[in-house]
Amino acid sequence: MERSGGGGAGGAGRGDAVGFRPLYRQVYDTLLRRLADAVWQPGQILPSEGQLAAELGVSQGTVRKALDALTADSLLVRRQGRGTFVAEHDDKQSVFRFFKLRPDAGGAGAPQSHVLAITETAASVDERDRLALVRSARVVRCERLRSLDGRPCVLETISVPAALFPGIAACDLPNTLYSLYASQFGITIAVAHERLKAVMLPAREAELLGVASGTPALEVDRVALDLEERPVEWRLSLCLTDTVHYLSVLR
Amino acid sequence: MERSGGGGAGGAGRGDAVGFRPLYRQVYDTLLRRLADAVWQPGQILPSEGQLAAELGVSQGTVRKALDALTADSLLVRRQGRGTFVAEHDDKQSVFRFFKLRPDAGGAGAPQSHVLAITETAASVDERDRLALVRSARVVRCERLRSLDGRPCVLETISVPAALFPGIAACDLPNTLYSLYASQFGITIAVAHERLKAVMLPAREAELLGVASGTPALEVDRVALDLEERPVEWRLSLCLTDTVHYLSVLR
DNA sequence: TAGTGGTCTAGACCACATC
DNA sequence: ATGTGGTCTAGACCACTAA
Repeated sequence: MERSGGGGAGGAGRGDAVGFRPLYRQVYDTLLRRLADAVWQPGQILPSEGQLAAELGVSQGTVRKALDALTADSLLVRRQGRGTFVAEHDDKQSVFRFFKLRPDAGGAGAPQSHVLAITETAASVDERDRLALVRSARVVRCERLRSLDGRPCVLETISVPAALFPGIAACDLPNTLYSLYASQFGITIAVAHERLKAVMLPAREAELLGVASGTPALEVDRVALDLEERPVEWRLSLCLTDTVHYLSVLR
Repeated sequence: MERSGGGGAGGAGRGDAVGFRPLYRQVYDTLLRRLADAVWQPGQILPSEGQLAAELGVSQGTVRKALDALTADSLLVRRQGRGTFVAEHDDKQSVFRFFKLRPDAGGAGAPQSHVLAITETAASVDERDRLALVRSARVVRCERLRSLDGRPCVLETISVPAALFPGIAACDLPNTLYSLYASQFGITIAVAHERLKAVMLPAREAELLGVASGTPALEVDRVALDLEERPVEWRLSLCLTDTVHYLSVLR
C-alpha cells in the first residue's frame, strides 16, 4: 500500500505538497472497491485482520481502523472470535433500516406486500431526473400495496433502471427488495434519501388503499444509492398514518 | 481509573465473573458525567489528551478512543493543532441538526420565529406522558409560528417541565431554543425522537397558518432527551409541506 | 518554536468461538 | 488448543495552529 503522507513508526512517510489521504482511508477504499465488485459475497467471511495487513503491507491496527469504518457504514459485520463478514440485509434488524413506519401502539409486525403491476417502459421525466438517466433510458416500474397487521397502509411505486436489473420484471419479488438487488444483481444499497410531505390522496390511490378521497397521506419520495453513490432506485410511497407513524431519530 | 477487565500491556487486567466494561468506556462515562455536570461549559477547551491520560491513569490511546466516541455523539469538537472543545450548537450547521425541513428548490434560508403565547400551567395528560412527569407537575407551554422565506409554514407547541427551566417564561426566546437551554439552564439536548404523521389541519391552526381548513399538514411529534436520557422537551409541530419537505437520510 | 490532535506501528493480553 | 476480533499500551512521526 502506497503512502501519500501521514506518520508511521516503521514507515517512510513524507508529506506531499497537496492532497493528503490517510493510509487507513486508502485501505477503506481498496476494500470498498472489492465489495462493490462483489469479490466477497454477502454473508461470506473476509480474511483475518492479520492476513489483510500482510497482503496490503500495513499494520494490523490500520486494517482494523478501515474495517471499523466499513462496519460503521453497515457494510461489514464483525463477530468476536469468529471473523469479519459481508453484511446481509435480510434479517429482522436490517428490514427496519429502510422501513421507518411503526405502529403507534407497541409491536412491529413485519410488513406484507402485494404486487399490483410491474412493467418495463420508457423512463418518465421524473424517473430520468431522480435516477440520472439519459433520455432514451428504460425503467422497470412496479406498483405495490403493503399491509401492516393485515390492513393496507402503503401504496408504493418503485422504479429502477432496466439496464441495471436485467430480467427483474420476471422475478418473484420478495418483501425485502434490497436483498434481491444484492443477491441477483450484485447491487448493494448503501444509503437512501427520503423527502416527506403531507398530501391529499387522489381518487384512484384512495380507492386502492380503501379510504375516502381527500384523506391526508404521508408521501415519501426516496432515492436509494449504491456503494458508488449511483442512484439505482426511486420509490414514491403514499402512507396512511392513522394507526402508524414514521419514526426518525435525530442525534 | 479502575480496570474491570480487558487487556493492557502494562495493566493488571483480569476478567471478572460478570460485567465487563472496557476502560475507554469508563473514561467515556467519566467525561460524560463532567459534561452533564457542566464542569466544562460549551465552547470551552478541555485538557489535552496527555493531561487527561495522566489524570485518569490510562494511556493516551484510551483517552483518544473515549474522546472520539464523544465527538461522534456530537458532544465534543476536535480541531487539529488547537484542542478539544465542548460542542456549541448555535452555529449554522447545528441548527439543521434538529430542523429537518428544507425548501424543495435548493437554498436553505434560516427559519424565523414569532411567539404567539407562552404560559406556565399544570401539565396535561399528554405532557405528563411525553415528559415522564408526576400528576402535580407544572410545565411552561409556548406556541410559536415559524416562517421560511417570510412565509408561515410551521406552527409548533413546545412544552418543558417548569422545574427544569425556572423563569424561562420571562426569557426572550431565541430562534434556536436549544442553545438557550444549554447556556441558561445547563441542559444539553443529546438526541430527539420524532414521530411523523399526515393530518388534516383543524380550523384554528389553519387560520394561523393562513390556509384553508382541511389542508393536509405534516405533524411532527418530538421528544428531546438530555445527556442523561431524561425527556426534557415535547414539541408538537404542524408543517405545511407544499413548498417544503422533511429530509431524512437512511444509512 | 512549542503544543495539539491525527496517523501508524509493534506487541501484549483478554474475551469469545470453534474444534 | 487454536484462531479470531477487542482492548490497552508505548512510542514515533506528521499536520496543523498559534505565539
